[in-house]
Amino acid sequence: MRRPTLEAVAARAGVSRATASRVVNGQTTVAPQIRDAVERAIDELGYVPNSAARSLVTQRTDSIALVVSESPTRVFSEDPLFSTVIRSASVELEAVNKQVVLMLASSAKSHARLERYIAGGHVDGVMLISMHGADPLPTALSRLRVPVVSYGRPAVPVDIPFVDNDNVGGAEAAVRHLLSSGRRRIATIAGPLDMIAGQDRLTGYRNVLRDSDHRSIVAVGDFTRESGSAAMRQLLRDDPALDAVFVANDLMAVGALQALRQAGRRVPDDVAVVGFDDIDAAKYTEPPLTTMRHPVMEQTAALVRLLLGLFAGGPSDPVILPTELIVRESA
Amino acid sequence: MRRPTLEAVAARAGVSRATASRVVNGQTTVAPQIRDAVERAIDELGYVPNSAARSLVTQRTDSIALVVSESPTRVFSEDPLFSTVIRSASVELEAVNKQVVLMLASSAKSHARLERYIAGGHVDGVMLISMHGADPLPTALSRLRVPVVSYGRPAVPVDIPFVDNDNVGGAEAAVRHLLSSGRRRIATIAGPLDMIAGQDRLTGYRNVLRDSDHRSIVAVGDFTRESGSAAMRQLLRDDPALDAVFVANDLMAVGALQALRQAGRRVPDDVAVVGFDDIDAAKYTEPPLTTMRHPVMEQTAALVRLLLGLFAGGPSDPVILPTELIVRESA
DNA sequence: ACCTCATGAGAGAGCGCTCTCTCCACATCC
DNA sequence: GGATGTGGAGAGAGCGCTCTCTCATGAGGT
Repeated sequence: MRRPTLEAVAARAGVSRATASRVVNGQTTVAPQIRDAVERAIDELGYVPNSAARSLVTQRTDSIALVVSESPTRVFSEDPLFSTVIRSASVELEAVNKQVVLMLASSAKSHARLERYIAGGHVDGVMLISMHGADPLPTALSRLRVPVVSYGRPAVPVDIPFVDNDNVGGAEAAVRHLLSSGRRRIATIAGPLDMIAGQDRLTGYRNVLRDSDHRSIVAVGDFTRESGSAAMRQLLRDDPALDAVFVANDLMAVGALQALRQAGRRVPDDVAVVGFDDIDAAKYTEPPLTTMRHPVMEQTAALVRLLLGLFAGGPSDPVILPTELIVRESA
Repeated sequence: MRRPTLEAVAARAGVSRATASRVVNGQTTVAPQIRDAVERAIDELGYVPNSAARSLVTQRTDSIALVVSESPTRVFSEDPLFSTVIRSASVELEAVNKQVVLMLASSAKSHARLERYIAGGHVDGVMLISMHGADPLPTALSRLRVPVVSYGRPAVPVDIPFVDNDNVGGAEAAVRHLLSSGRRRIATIAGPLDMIAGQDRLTGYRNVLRDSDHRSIVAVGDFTRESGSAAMRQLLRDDPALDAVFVANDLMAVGALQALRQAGRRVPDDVAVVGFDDIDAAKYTEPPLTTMRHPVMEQTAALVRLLLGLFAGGPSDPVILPTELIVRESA
């Protein structure tokens, strides 16, 4: 009742195991009629190679760990980008015949488990989706002898190739858009400052305001809707006369819109709002949200290419992709 | 430069490979001082068992495939439930030391690949998250000799244990809520009828209206925001006097709210809206959405238990979990 | 004193595969 | 014609582990 082995295939085709193996692995040094015989045997028996046996000898596993690192206090996966990244990474990796092993790293316990697992050579490479800066994972993983790439620039200086979008430039474009539409008191709801995206988008905001001699008005959120609402209320208290707000991600922008509504401010008449990410929901807010789009699918595709490049021993320069202003009704 | 093997550990500890293996696998028939010696050797060498070698002999892989089956035309993973399910399934499985192998099944090509992979014994079991009824996957997988469980009742009658929520009962509760608040012309935006959740929620809606002698007014969407908007516009054309709508999921409800707004209807004054799922965004719509909550985390936990039960050769009765009405402002 | 029996440790087979090495048959060259 | 080369196939070693079987030791019983 066991699954057929290569031995069985070879016996049925009347060849040696080695020859059967050659056929399975697509080597060319097999005479056509022998190849046919083996392939027939494979079909008839329904043979599927045993990957454990194979990777025992090849020292490859053909699987890639997709490590999603959340800070203990913040569940990153509520973010809709989470599914997009996971999904498109899966698609890309499956296209090159790699398995995707999904690993969540939230607690210290899971970190230990993860490191053991990866050190154990269970995967050929690691794609790290780590978002908070205090994360010890990039450092830990870079010490292991496993190719690692990161979605998003690692917060700590560590020699891991990464793909990121131009957060600074995107934020600058967003704020310039607000300025050029005549807004003068432009606040921001920043992301968490222990995250690179949080830092960089705040930097972009500050750059533009500094250059144009405007005052910056900052509240800090943590990329959740909830915190967006709270930060917006805070801003309205701090500066009731503000006429625009750049929100560091769309999720918080949704919360901010709600807070503005509750405070009786009209968007965009009283206050203009620009978000960041262009999540699906941005089209459905009231009013629809103007936001900075970055190409998540292209980013993950680039990330996969980066990892495959690492396997091939190629170069590993970071990839920074541009963002695009999507103008809807909120600003 | 190779990773240390059990052989190396045994040599260093001055015991045989078999004894070292006993220690690694926590067998009790090892004298304490020998156990200590082996453990010390393991630490010093940084030994991690090679899983390929292990599963080659044990015929287990300790990994579980999480198969997400999307219909080619519809990207299920846009649904926020997607991430919640994936995430909590990961957490649950990691807690019992199983790896999660994520597999997307969208195209026919990926189906073939998937079947090969699973037939190849790469995983000990399969958790199927399949949402559309025409899916050949449940049938195909149930033929393989691999334990399979399903999130959501499979559309085709097939002997796979599953976990689902009480879609019919939930829909009934939603519609009764609308009735009891005095609504009389209650429409519904149904989910796609090739999905069980779509069918069942429509059934629940019809049950209540039939029993209370009200006319049913139905438009069909496909569980996306976009389709919710379109369906709502359709309903307003069909019956401009409707005063309530039960929407089969929150994503469509968000779209419906937008369409109502654009049509100048006030919610809930003119039209009451009840959704289904209680996604995160439901709290942030304008107005906040009344909806049916079902416990996604508990469902996935139950699903994992179901699969583990299958491994243990235990019973495999479907699990149906109740839903709960969350009253906000939209109805 | 002998036999029995638990206990703990080692020997060794084998899981299914890849891959190097070897070998054979036949064509090619001087 | 014998040496050389070449394409195609087989033999067999091992990848790192588990697990059964065997064996040595010593405690306990008669």
